[in-house]
Amino acid sequence: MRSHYCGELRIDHVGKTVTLYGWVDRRRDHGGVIFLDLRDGLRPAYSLRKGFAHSHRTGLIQVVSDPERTPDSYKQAEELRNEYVVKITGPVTRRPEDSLNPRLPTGEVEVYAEEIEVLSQVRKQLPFQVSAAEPEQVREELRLKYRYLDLRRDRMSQNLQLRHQVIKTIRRYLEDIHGFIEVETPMLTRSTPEGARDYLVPSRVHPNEWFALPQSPQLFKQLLMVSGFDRYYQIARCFRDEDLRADRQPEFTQLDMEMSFMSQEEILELNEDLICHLFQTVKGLELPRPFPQLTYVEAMARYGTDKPDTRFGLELADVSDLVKDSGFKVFSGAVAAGGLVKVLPIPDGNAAISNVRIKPGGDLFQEASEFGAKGLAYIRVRDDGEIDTISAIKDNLTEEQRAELLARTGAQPGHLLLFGAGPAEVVNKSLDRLRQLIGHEQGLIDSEKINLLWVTDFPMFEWNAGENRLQALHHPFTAPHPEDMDDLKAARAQAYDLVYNGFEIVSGSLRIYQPELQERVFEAIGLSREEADQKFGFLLEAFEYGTPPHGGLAYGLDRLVMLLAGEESIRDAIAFPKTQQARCLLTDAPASVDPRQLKELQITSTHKPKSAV
RNA sequence: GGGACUGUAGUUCAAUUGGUUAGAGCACCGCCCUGUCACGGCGGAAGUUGCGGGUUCGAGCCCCGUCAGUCCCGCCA
Repeated sequence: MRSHYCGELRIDHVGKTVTLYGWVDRRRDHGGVIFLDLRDGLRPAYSLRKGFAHSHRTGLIQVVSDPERTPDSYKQAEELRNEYVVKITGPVTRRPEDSLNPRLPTGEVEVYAEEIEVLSQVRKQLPFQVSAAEPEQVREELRLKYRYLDLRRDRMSQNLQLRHQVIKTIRRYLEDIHGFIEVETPMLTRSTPEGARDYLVPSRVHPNEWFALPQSPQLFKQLLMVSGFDRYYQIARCFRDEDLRADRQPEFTQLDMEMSFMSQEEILELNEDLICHLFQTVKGLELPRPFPQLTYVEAMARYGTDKPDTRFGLELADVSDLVKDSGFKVFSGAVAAGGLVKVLPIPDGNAAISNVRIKPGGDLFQEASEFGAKGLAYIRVRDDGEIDTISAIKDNLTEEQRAELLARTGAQPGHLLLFGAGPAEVVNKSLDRLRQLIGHEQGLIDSEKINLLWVTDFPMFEWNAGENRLQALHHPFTAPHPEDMDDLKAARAQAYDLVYNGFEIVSGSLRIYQPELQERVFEAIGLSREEADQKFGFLLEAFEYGTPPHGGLAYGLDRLVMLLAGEESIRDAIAFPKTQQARCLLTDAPASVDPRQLKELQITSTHKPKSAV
């Protein structure tokens, strides 16, 4: 309401009578956004600040008074400033030129109110300062508890508006340009094994039976392909009962898409176009096309991760073959055991990375060791070209090997080479972490830069050491690469991710649509016919009625909005997020319920909830 | 499940090596000023230092436990 009336008030309103609804600002603690200008006690005046007059969200009308005209008006203004939501009716006049403050942008239009009606009141002391002018870093705990006030702040308000623009743009693009239709899929559905933990919902009608909230609409959208809706999308709420991170909420929103009769390249092309259209519309930015594509193998080799931040270099170099026969057992042993030796080359001319940080007890060592790294061997290339290194490398690598090392890692004077040696996973994870830390620390990342790339050809399966079996990396309906049909267990998948500045924002795949192939995949992950039927029988049966080749993907919408807004937490892209302990501080959920509710559900509570202790 | 950091007035922060009555800005309250727009001036109130225990002559500070928030590992097909 405030934006509608205040945003319209411009010069061309002069001489007209308008009605404004708005928040009265508390003057100092900006609980609201409108200053009342109570210059004349009987006919208060309202001035709009220029900067806000065109703002989508706010108009500012401030309270002042004119004792020459009405001695009591100051008093009135003081009283009014303790009120809150108001309705103001009056004619608009132009503000005298000489009253404009030369230092600050000032409104040129005033409203002389004929009537002010106070619609509701506000508490005098707000829990924290809401002022947009001087944003203080308020404890997140408080922001979340009083989220409705937090959302009044410009930053959060803009984030939510951006989110709205993103969704609106997506809808228009998919529906109007490409003929997608949105279909809603159930929130109360069946628990599907594999993947994340489900949020469960008890059924009152069927005691001891449970619905699950969807982790994604995956199975339903594939069923829609069988139904012939060959271009489906949904802005879909999804739920995963796993621990939270800065970029992970238990309840989140996906842009979910599925298409029939489209190749992987066509799907990527369409989504690339959607992304570009989105950046153009909401950010006014033209992205370079086509987006780079990296295979999974290449991404792992060069960056040690399947979601590399390629805004900066610091690419890894694999030197396993070079050191596999070296006398340095850490290197040769790692290779002999099937592992890797990789190097992270760092330009470190001013030696910001001291040996202390690399050695046990140092922060970089600590980071690497969290992923299982046992140590960080290093080589420094001094400015004169000489080499500083640990004696194990000095003693065990020949002159030629060292020269080759430097050549292969592109090392120049001033470079520091950090070595990771061990199982591939340990080496890649620890060097990936160090690469990111150092990239940030050395200011190699241009915060204006936007980097989007596709990662393709993911492996079909990964080894689950805990359960001693293969499991689907993406999900068990992902189609294997046509060239890899002979050895499914080592096959690549027709799966793809879109990575935005090191964040996975889109993930998708082509799906299996032939029952025979599906059976082979189940076999590969050790899922028996009976188990498969029990878990996915409805899907497998549906596929017997004529399934078009299909594929799709899902966007992490909150994450996308977070990145577009330049935020570092997904919570700042969500109106009412959960804390890291998965609680809602505003409503204090989850909470215990009335025993009668449990009785109705035939659930016996055995644990006392923490909140009740 | 594990690691790290944080918790002091409504709020954002400070408080020397463990030492007197725990301070400041903003907000709040009172008075003054009024074309101001982060208004200004004078004055005031405001604290179980998250909570519980311990060490000590003495604890905001040290130790143990606990609660809450944040970041990370595990986890997230």
